[in-house]
Amino acid sequence: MALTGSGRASRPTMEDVARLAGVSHQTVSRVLNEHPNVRPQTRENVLASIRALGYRPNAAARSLVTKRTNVLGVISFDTTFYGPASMLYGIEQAACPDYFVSVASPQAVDRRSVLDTVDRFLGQAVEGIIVIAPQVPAVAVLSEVPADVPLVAVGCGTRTPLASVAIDNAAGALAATRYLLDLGHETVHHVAGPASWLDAQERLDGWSQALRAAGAPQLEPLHGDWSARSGYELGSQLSQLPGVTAVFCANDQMALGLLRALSERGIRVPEDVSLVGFDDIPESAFFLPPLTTVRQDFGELGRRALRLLVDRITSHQEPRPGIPVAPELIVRASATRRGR
Amino acid sequence: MALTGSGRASRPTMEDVARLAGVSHQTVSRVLNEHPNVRPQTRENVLASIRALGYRPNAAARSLVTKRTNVLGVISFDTTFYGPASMLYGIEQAACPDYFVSVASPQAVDRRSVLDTVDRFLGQAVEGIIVIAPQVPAVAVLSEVPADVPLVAVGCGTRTPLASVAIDNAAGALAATRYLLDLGHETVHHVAGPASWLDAQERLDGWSQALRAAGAPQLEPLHGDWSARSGYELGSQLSQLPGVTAVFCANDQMALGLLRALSERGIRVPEDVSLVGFDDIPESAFFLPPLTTVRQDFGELGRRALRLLVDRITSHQEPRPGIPVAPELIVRASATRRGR
DNA sequence: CTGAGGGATGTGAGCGATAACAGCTGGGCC
DNA sequence: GGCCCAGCTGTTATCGCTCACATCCCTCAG
Repeated sequence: MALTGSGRASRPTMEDVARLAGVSHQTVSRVLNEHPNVRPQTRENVLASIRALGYRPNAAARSLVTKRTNVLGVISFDTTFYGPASMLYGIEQAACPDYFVSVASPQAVDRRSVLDTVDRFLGQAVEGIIVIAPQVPAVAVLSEVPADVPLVAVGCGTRTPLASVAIDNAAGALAATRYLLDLGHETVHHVAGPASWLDAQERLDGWSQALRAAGAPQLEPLHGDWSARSGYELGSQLSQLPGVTAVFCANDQMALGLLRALSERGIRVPEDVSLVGFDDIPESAFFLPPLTTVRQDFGELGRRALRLLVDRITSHQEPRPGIPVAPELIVRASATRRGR
Repeated sequence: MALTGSGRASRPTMEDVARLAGVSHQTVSRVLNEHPNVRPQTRENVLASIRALGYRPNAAARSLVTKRTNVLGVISFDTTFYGPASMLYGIEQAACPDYFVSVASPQAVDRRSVLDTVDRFLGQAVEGIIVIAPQVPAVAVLSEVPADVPLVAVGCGTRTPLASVAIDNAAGALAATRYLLDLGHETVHHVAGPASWLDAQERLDGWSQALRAAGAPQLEPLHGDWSARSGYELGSQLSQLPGVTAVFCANDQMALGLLRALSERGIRVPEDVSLVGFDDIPESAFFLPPLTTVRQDFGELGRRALRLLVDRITSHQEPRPGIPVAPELIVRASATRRGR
């Protein structure tokens, strides 16, 4: 492979290649675009000249005339979390080599920041945008984006009018809660995520639905902010309450915090309290005890989002209703039969 | 704010704006580029026409003539890990709004994949590239990239000839190890990262250096793969060894695995074994017990890398030797005085 | 009153590709 | 032998912008 410079110093142009190969620039263009009607010998000559000069087509010139950039934009709000990071990774994997992926993380989730970011992307002429937007306000704003901008939301719940890809949060939460109820627990407490997050809302709904279906006592959920710290704080509160035997946490990090809060007070998991998390981050199999949790495949979510977006771009399709990805309950040691 | 479509259907051009404003296209260009010599009244007219038509400059046409794209490329290998994800986030934060950030994750770290990715980026005419490349082979390959491509490596150790930004792994490891020795431990075992990773090598060196300096018995390190699982497996091995009282883990995930392995065998941390990790991931304060670890500020690393790259792009500077970022020892409960 | 000078604006060329069309070849068929 | 058509190649226009230069007009000094 011959890499050549970024070319501050006059990169060779198609014309240069043509001259060296003794053909016209158009023939070079044909070779590059794999046009059928080029004599094999000519094609070879051209390819040789391209290699000799280290020629690389100018993307700007090409997209000026084709009106295509092969760039997609991804808007995310905090890619340091495992979920968004994994989705981004999945998107990127699926995009390569057809598309480039440009990322942007607005500082805030307010209307202005989101629209500015979309605007920035449109200025760069991205062909489509994926928004990793689990927060309610972020999703709401997206309806203001003109309909002719191919747009897909991912991980934003299943109740949005947008083209979207999501996991079935409610089903996962329901399964987790029912699992605990089936183990003989009278009811299940819930440490929820922030109320402004769709995932949090849907998981809360699933939990509440499971309690209702089983005729179990309804409880007030506690709201954390997804962090282990908030799980720790809420765990301290929970541990004061009488009769807590089972807790469903809306994510694994909060479950970790809870684990520590309970442990500090001498409450054993799972002997005294059973605990189930959500996400199945890679670490949760190594918590003390290993965490029973609901696995969601973030990477797959990202890949699906990308496919959906590409479909919309290439076929100008209307958004098909996204089929929610079913999450899977991973049983480990952190939950057991009541009163074991 | 008026968002207008991506414009499959003929977007307005500079000429259209000019006609509406009753000026020439060049005057519109002047307004857009904030050229000083435009009459305020004219500028207002032009801006009004721009808004009225929802005009947005065509990035391809502009960069065709300016030879600038405002796009930077970031190559990373697995952005699902906390470290790379945080660096990417830092880079993106610092890049906005001057540059767009395009990401690519080669499937493998071999020579071919890396150079292909660089090539793809150059094809897109990125103005510079940041490589999040902690592995030895990835860094080695980068020397093959032509020198006129602005390139910065981040988190790739401090001993590379490339323009780079890195934390002082050795100093961090040394501090961690010395801390354990100062607590009265005779020697310190080490669970290292994969030998092919520069960070792993440097942390190992720091550890070994600390042992030497203290006249403590030298030991063979155990090599994991950064995952909690490998920490667990190596922890099982370690727990069979006699006389282990202190362990320094090359990252927090492996420390978590170790924690579980020891706990399963009834070995208490810190009473029986003291443990120190590396990275300070957000969860480590909530491990059981909370993990003493070496904090590195990944976000800051990313921001510095970006600044370095932009310096190189704008001033054509030769790479200055990157000043390593000093890591900080965060003392928590997982390590105590020997024989407490 | 005149001409130099500078601010405001317009004109034309060209960036490097693709697309549409035109032209040149050679083989098959009548 | 002539004609047609298909395969290959070249010519020209065009995408939407910036840059260099030309032009206009107004002010102010001599």
